Amino acid sequence: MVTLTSTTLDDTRPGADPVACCAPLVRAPLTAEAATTLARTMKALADPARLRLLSLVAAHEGGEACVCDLTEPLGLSQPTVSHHLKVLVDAGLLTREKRGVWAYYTLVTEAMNAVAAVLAAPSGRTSASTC
Amino acid sequence: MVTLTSTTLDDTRPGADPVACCAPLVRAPLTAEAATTLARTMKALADPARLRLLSLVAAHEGGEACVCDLTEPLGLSQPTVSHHLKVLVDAGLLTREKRGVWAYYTLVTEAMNAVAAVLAAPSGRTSASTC
DNA sequence: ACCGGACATCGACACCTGTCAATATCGACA
DNA sequence: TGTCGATATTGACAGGTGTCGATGTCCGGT
Repeated sequence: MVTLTSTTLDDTRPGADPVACCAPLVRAPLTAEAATTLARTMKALADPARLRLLSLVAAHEGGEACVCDLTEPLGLSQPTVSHHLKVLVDAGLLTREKRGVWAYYTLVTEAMNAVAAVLAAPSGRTSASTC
Repeated sequence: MVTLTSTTLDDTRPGADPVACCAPLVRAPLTAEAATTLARTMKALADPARLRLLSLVAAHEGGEACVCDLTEPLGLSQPTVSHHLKVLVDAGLLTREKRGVWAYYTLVTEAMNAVAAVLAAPSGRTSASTC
């Protein structure tokens, strides 16, 4: 539906195709549809608990973590953590793999990089050191 | 208050210091304070109208635009556009300069790059082409 | 087959947010 | 000084969102 060309992410899962590839918003004005799509992904990132979840999962041993690993460091109830994880999975920023009784979540690095690529200025011109 | 080290952005304006510099969230778990700060910036980006405003301003002639340039292409009322612009300015993503009767908004490229830097993975490991 | 534990879903609640019409503010110009 | 026009602010409303307790689901072990 959206005219965006997705990355090589598997967009078989509904809610995937988080952002456009190679279309930094500083280049040309976003269409209403593109803006809505991007905003959907940004909304998933616009919450302290979810940002911490992403970093907790990424920094966890093996790059994956189950709900029980995340509930305590966040200080939130288990249903709330499950809710946030579902939002992140629906946004294509995490993947969920059920092994036995546990559900292991992994960061989708390409999705994070794709979001970053849309926000960043295409070439140099950073004036301040972007590190 | 926050332990984040800001970029060379002018953080004299309240609401500046949008994100940490050189602290990608995939490295180490975010503290609650850092996550709250980052989320505040992400919330400003998590709206279709505001994303379009950023791209409209960036793509506009001279890299700046006044409210009257933005109201019509967005299809929103003037107060609503002013509201969104204020949110973006408070987040440090736009700057406002009043010249005569008009208010000109400009994109803060460093802030956008800083946000992108926090989200992106530090080194390679993109697997998919991030362009 | 039963039980226990890990996780997801549901229902409800308070709070936040995007939008607009109406109004206020403020600078330019006659 | 008074008017006009560009922008900001206010007030109000509908809809969305984060949170939790309670409950459901499903797997592994006894």
